[in-house]
Amino acid sequence: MKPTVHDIASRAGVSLATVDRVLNRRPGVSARTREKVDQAVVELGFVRDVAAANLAKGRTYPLTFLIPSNDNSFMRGLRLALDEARDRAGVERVAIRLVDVPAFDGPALAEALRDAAAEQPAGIAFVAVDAPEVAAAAANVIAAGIPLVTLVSDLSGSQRDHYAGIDNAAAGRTAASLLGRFAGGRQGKVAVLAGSMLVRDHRERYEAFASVMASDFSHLQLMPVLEGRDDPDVVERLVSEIFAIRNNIVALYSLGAGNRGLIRALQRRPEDRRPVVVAHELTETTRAALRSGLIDAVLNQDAGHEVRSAIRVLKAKADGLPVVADQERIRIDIFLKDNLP
Amino acid sequence: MKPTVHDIASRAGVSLATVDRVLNRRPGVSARTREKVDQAVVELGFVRDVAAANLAKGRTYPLTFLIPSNDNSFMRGLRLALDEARDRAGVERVAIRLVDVPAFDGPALAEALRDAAAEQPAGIAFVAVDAPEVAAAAANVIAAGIPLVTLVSDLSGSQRDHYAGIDNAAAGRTAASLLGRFAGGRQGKVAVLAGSMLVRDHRERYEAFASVMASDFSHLQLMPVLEGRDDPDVVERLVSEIFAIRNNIVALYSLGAGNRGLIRALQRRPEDRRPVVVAHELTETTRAALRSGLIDAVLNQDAGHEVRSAIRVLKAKADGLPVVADQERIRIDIFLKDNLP
DNA sequence: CTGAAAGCGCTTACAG
DNA sequence: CTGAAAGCGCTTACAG
Repeated sequence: MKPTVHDIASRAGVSLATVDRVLNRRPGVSARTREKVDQAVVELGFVRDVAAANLAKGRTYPLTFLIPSNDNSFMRGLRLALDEARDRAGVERVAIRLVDVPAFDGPALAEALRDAAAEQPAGIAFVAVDAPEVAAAAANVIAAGIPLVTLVSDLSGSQRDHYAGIDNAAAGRTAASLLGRFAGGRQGKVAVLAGSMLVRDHRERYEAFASVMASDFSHLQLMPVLEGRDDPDVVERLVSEIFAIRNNIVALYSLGAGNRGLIRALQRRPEDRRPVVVAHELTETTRAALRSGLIDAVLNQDAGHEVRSAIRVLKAKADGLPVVADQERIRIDIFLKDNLP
Repeated sequence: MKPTVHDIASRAGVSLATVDRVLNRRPGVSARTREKVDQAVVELGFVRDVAAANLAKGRTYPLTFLIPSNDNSFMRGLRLALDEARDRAGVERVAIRLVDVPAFDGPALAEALRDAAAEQPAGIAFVAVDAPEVAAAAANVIAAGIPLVTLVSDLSGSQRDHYAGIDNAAAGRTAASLLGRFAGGRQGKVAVLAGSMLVRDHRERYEAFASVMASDFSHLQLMPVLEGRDDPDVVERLVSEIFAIRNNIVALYSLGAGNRGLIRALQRRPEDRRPVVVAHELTETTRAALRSGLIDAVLNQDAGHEVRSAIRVLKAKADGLPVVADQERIRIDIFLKDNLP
């Protein structure tokens, strides 16, 4: 049988309360008693039943998530993932509060962070805009002792406890390798479509992409970045314009959102002049485009994984427990038409 | 506050025992009482605290895993994942027993299944060999009411409750697309290296690979499969031989294990005559080969995910709970040198 | 068919 | 510095 606190207590000749104090490293126990208990723990190979402990503590974790009110498929997926997490919230004793914030808006995000912190939740997760006022607000959250995790897009500097998102530089490199190799020996130009160079994830993807392009595929020329603000209509216009003036675009990397607009522009392009395309996030739009061959590969981050990871990390931080970094690493999924789930 | 069984009891005007009977659909409750309780549950929005229930039940789940004693990196990874699962076993109330069985050996596996079932565990997981005697043994396990899950490689027919592994046909298709596109316009032959056509995962990968090759890349000719028994030395010999007699091998798909042998053979090949290579499973060997450019892509199944999924499913089946198929789908990871974790 | 009481493994006031 | 007792939300004999 697995040993319990009762076994430890009788083995060490102390009461349950004392065992509990030693187990949880609470003060007010003599060195001698502490030793006896520690020894019993080792001898019996005791491991705490976390579920029972949580039950007894009646502990809950009110967590606040700040999500951009941007209406694209990815953010909708993120909200869905949060809803699902909320469903399991009972079991895990977390209570999730979702707060909408305007997209790409540093000052608004900073204010939302301050408001969230004022309610003293057990932890806060937010999609960062990489701006000084946000960094300042984040620093205050940390200073107030509230665990803070960035989600999807990170904040420069160290003003957060953890980042729950993909390695965006790796994503950019992967996109470059796929596009470069898929393009075969063809010569020509490479178009890049981003949401905004103000968010760090887009900037990181771009820089890594450009670097691999320059080093491994120097026969292809990178064009200036188009910023589509993750808005399908803006994206459609930008891509159509560039298609109109350039006939030798052999590859296109869409590193942000708004791919509905991209697809429309691609569809109007004669088939033999369509570029090889890599885009981000598996949505209904990109899935259909993969199937039909308009897009060649999709790099995806699993919003569900990110949300669950953020929750696990915030709980761990709230409890002062260590985080297993390896386990919390968010993978970049690569989808071709052949391995669609 | 979240409602508890106490709230239900007082609302319905019955005792805790009766609430419990209704909640768990146990017999011996009058229709009238049942209704009162059900109504209270709905009105208060009660959801059961599973952790507390498990604590009270003192329920544990003794699970048996049958793993081939094959000494390759993937199986070692699987064992590691099982060890980790064992570490968390306390919290999840599962007790994992690991049984070694000879690799690629139907009769031995069938016997091991019978032996495992005789001990009446809460569930059994095994890496299937797709043979009639195994199917028969599996059918007996199911008939005995013991939940049964195949791991990594599946069993034909329906003699199991669930399969915790990747879609091997999708893996084969993906490999074909990557190799075909990475090969660019080059003409030549494609070599395929398998462990054994007796295991279903290898067969499925091969068939799907061949099918996409034929339809999308008909300018490349598929050579007969080499069976390396997942053994590095056999693999090295086979690949070296084929390299010696063929100079126009432009692509190679290694769909089984034993890649250390493949790497050795590739290293001896002059650089300008090395094929494009896709292999399975991210190990130290394949990781290094990706880095150095000897391998172009690695398709990976996460042994940790598979083990955790198998455990979740077996527990759910043991409790008669439904399985969320979507959540238990095992992804095919694609790694290039650019997105190595 | 129904209920009172004890217990799962841990924690928490409270008293000393 | 230490311990006895009650309680977290649920389940389980046992008695009626």
